[in-house]
Amino acid sequence: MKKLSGDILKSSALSITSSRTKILDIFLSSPTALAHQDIELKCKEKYDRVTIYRTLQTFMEKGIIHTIPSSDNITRYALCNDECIVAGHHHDNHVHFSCDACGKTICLDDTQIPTVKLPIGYHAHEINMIVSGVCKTCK
Amino acid sequence: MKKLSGDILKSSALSITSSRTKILDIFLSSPTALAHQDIELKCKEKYDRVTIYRTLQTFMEKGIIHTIPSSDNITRYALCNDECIVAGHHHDNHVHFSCDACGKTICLDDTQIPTVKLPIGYHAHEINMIVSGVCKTCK
DNA sequence: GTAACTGCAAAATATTTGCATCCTT
DNA sequence: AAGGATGCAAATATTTTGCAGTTAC
Repeated sequence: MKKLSGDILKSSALSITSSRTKILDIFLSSPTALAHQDIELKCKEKYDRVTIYRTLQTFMEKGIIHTIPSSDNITRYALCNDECIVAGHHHDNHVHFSCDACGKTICLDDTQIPTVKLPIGYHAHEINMIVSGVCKTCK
Repeated sequence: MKKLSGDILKSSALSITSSRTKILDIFLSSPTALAHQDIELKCKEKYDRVTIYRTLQTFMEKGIIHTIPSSDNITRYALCNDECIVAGHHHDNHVHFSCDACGKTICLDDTQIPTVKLPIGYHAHEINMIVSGVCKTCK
């Protein structure tokens, strides 16, 4: 059962505005992670570019979405699930997959990041694993 | 024993120019990964910003350096070691660490990325693991 | 009604491209 | 000498900031 954008905004103590609802709905209905530009295209001249920047920033601060590291200088965002926020800080523990063929990035929600032993003196706070290759639909 | 920039350029069939030598030397003497801006600062008005862009691009194409994925929209580069290029494609198998305190990113050359089992239908080509936290010197 | 959100303009920053000149081989 | 590399100018793209008008509660 899908969450409703309004409920998410309410539980984050954000006022329910047209742009936030729209952008959140886009995330809720997207199977892939989204870059600023993706959202801009999906909004089709409906909202200002700046509003999208600010909305994404607000969602980040509230822990509604998280960023996915990438090598290509494009910040992509995906919805956090409930387990994402543990003891106050962001902590999403799943692998991200980036398809070389279709270019899409998705969260492999059921694929846990394996543990890794760091050299002495290093303390991990957050771990990201990004696998690139060919996805299910492109293979 | 450290490699020499000249040798690296020669073995990549690149002509030995002042800017390439300088930028490569910066990498050879840097314990951390470097962003375009870091290099610009270390060059101190010596080379044009565009030259640095193009040099980094060239080094990437030749497999001399690799990028490290990040969430902050900054592309950081680090030298590839010999094992980086396996069977024609880039394949660096070590963990990258990004320190929240000093902001530096380093290659943990001796920390291998653990294997991960992907869902059926997904085929990995390259795997990146970025751990953020507090590094040895900042702890 | 008030505080917060949005759109527009513009500034600041980052990256790419074209071209004439210079350097490496 | 020839081809490639560099520097400069400028085009393009991206992100941030300020402010006035609008909207949610």
